[in-house]
Amino acid sequence: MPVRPAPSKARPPRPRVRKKAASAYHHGDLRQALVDAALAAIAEGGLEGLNLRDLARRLGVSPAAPYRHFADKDALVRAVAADIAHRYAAVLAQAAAEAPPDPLSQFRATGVAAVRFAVRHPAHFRVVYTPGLHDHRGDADPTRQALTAAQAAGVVAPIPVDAMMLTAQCAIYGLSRLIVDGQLPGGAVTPAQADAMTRAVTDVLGLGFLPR
Amino acid sequence: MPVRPAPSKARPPRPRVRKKAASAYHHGDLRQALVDAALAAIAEGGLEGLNLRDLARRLGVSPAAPYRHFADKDALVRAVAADIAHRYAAVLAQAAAEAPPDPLSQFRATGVAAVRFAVRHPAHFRVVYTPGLHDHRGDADPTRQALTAAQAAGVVAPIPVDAMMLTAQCAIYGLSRLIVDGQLPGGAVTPAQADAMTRAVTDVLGLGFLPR
DNA sequence: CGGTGGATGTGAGCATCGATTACATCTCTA
DNA sequence: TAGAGATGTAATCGATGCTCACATCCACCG
Repeated sequence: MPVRPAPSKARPPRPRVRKKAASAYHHGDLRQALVDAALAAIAEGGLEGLNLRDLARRLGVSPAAPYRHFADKDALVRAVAADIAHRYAAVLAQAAAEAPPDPLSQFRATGVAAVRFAVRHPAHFRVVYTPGLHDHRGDADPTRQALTAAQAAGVVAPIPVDAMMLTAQCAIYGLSRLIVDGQLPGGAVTPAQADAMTRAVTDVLGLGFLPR
Repeated sequence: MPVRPAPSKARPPRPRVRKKAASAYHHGDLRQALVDAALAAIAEGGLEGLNLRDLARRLGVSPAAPYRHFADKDALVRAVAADIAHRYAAVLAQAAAEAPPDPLSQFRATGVAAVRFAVRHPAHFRVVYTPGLHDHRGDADPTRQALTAAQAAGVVAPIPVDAMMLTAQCAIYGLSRLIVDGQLPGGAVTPAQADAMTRAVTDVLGLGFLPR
């Protein structure tokens, strides 16, 4: 019964009081509004809890309206996933840019940034790594190049770069996921705890990376 | 229409030709059959693709029948998750039992076993680590004790045990998830490739763990 | 040996959700 | 200013989770 008051409403001139959008169409910009609403809904209830009817309801629009902008639910999800992936990549890039250029600093900075993102936006983090929504092959190429150079200079142990990259990636991703999925002792993880754990992990990795 | 031939069947003496179960009730053991069928269905279509009606259909039973054995779908999922977690734990335990008792061998053996399980049963692996279905806090206590002992004997670097445990756990879990979620270059991962990657990761970790 | 009760399964049905279709309405532009 | 295309609506379908009243079957007890 919370669907709609009455199926036969005399239909007044349509109380569309949407915000901005000077040249507003019917809604303003339903497509972007849907993406934003989906972003919020995912943050609250996860990707599984997302449903188009609720989104439409929140935006004061009929359940069929979203289909004017997205072929189906999956298309919306993909758009939202792309949006999230973009933000995630930006966060990592900025962290790398602000850190010293040596490989170990880069590793640690991007690792800390990744884990922080996971702690702050768990549901969004999960979306970024949901199979089929995004490809992460070759994400860390800059770090790889820096690492190869450092190895040539003897600053880093002569282990295969592939192995080092893989290990670092696995450790950081594993830590993020363990936090996001609540599989670590102590239940919920505070940002400070997350930082400490990231530091511990990167320290141990660093020991393996240093020349002996 | 593949549900049932006709809604008004004269109902012959009920063609229940179920397998074993000498003192068979109506079905035999619908509860266990549901768990088994769910196991198979999850392996095929993942946890999201699981639905009770299909399970009932496969077992030749009405859609309401499962509710005689499980309060709701979630209860079934929890039972299946417990079953999977049990198998997973058994695999890890056996791998540890068959490996040499030193901490590094134990790490590698359980790591290899975990990654192999992930490669072989990706959907089941995902279920094991689905939030809310199972708790993994304190899973690796035996390894922790071995590690502490080894450290006292000077076989392992004097890094905080917590940090080493965490790093190893993160790396192995991260590798498993990256494989399961198809986020590694080259798409699908063969068991041989998985073993090689696990070896690479544990090697790098081992370097960090060895005393200098 | 027969009846009774609890466990098990059925059939019908409700609500929600994704998706499609025919139709209405609005905005822009020629 | 009138048509065309973009945008939104109403109605509806099929799948799914879940509930309820009823049927059926087995075990046990007098």
